Amino acid sequence: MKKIPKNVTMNYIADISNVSIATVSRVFDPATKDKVSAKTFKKIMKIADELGYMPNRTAQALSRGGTNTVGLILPAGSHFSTSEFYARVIMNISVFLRERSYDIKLHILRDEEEIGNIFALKQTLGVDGLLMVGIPLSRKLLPDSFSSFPIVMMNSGARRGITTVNVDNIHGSWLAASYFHEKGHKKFGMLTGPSNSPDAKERIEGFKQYLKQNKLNVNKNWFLPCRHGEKEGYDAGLKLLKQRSKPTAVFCTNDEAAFGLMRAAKELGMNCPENIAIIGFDNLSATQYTSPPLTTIEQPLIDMTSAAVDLLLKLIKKPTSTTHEVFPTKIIERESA
Amino acid sequence: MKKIPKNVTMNYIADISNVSIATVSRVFDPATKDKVSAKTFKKIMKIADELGYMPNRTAQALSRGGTNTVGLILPAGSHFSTSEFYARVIMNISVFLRERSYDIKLHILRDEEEIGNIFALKQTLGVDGLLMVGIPLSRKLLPDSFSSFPIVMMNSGARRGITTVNVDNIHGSWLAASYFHEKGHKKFGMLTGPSNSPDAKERIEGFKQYLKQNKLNVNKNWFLPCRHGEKEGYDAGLKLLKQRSKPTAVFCTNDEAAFGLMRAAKELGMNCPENIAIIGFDNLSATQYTSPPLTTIEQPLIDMTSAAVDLLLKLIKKPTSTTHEVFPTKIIERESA
DNA sequence: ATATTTAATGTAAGCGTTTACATTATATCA
DNA sequence: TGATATAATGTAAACGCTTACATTAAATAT
Repeated sequence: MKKIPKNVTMNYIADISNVSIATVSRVFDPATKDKVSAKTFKKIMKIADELGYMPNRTAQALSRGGTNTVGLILPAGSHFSTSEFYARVIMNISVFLRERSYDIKLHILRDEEEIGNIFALKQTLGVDGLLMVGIPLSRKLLPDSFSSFPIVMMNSGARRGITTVNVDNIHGSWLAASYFHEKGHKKFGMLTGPSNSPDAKERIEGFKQYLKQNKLNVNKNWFLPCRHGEKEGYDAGLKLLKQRSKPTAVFCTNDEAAFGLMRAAKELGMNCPENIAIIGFDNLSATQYTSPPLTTIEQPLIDMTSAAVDLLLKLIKKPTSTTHEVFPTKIIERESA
Repeated sequence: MKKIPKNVTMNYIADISNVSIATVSRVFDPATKDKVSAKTFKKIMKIADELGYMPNRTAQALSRGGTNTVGLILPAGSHFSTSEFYARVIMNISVFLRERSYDIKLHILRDEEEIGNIFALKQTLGVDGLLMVGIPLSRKLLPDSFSSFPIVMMNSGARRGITTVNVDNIHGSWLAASYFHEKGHKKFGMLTGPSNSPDAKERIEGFKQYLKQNKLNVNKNWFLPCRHGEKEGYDAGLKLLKQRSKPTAVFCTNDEAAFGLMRAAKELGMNCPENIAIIGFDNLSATQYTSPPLTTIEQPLIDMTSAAVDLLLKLIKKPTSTTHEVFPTKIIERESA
């Protein structure tokens, strides 16, 4: 009688079952399980069950040359911890990846963190590909050639040589601006978001673009940066609205900043939307519950995450040329503007 | 001249450097790098750098018999997607684990999902241990023996044989109840949370315990379940407050439900805290920004996650006996009660 | 019954590391 | 200087799988 090894291995199962290790291997691979006779299959399965055997994923990965795992890279920052946006991203990615039997290795990229380059990141993480969301990718992170590097970046702006998935930020802010405009506003302001956010940059651009094309005034004093949190929106809002001359319509690069702005306005005795019209971005669930409920620009997160996952897995399977997908925004009309 | 293999491997580096693979291996292991002469070290490093070589993590894992990765298991449900609570958990775990050079494999456990047992989960995930947060663990998920199974459960109630980390829910609700009591309230209600949440269960228990011990009335009609979201809190709140006879003080098993309750109260023309006092649980950042700001029970999340990580890694290193850590709560007094 | 397919199983060489142990070069000492 | 301790490097066997290829058993055809 063989003694049970500390780790039950495929080899051991093979021994006990009186078959070769190859046969056992076949039993556990969905793609080859029908290559073994029903009788043998059952015999092996029974024994494996009894011993609680399951194939070792690391060994499989080494042998197959792939981990079936992708790295999900998210930005840290106070923003992350409070944001429903990233929670939704995680959720979506999780279900799409699971459907394709891939796992997620989560890596929160600290602001101060200096990764050598994204290739190194992929290596140290030991994953088949990288899905980066909302990461402002600096020049030094780019390896010389991406040709066959499985990586897709979401909400990080478009960049040559990398497959990207983005919202149409320009159009989104255009929607906001024209909405304000149609309501008769003349004085436009913005909470412009954090300076390193690719999304925020485009949103500013789109908003200003509309104003300029319609010969509307762009007052620098009414464009204030602020990080993407309630507190930050509040602080910036206070600063913005305490000026003698102030805007009557302000667009925020995300909903949380807009929440803060609303609070600031309320505190200064201003009514929304009578004295100040506000539009946010993201359509977080809380937008329904503020008073007044927040008008906002929605990005089709589900479609976007689904596309991102698809593209990444395609890239992992075979290096194709890079693509840039841009998804449309929609204005969700509520009562703040 | 050797031709470059498609994957640069340690062997190839060794070849080029005219040293054995063992020496290269030593160079890349912090624990053994000083066993190689400075000269050789530099030579190898130079070549490795030029070729962009990094050790293959999968091979290391197989050889070392450990992946340096832990599985972080989180519950899905509409709750997750909006909750700052889990975002904070993820953040904290991420930093603590990184400090110890461990990676995170994230697995969102869908409600309907039937995992065979947690051992299988660990196997299929290919991790060294499991950190489960807020998972109501049903009987069938438990393997026969945990003795040497590296798993810690956080916010999932205490259970024999498993290392757990929890808040002192009983004491937390006690704090809430006595706070109400001292303010002179006589009519107590509760939004009791989702029925399968271990935390929620204890919070109900603690609250009722206080009432009973102080001979205060427990009116079943004022204890309503609701899932942990704003919407759910609002719905339950409406139902609760539309009754002819209603409570003047209600405790919610989490902040988001409390937010919903506040909105419901406002909508019914009730003033908080004059007509209705409300206390939440978790101390989410948004509690500062509601009007009035929400009084709530705080759990020391940082300490808890830190402890959870410590315990898990200890368990991974060597199977010790299981522990149960319980962390104190604190009442954050604001203006809603 | 024999030849020929086809199905089922087995053999053994990887996959890219780590590491105990063996060997060789270098430093230390009498 | 030769013996001996020490530092540096090398050899080769794991780690637990997959898979191309070889072999054997069973099924079908003649």
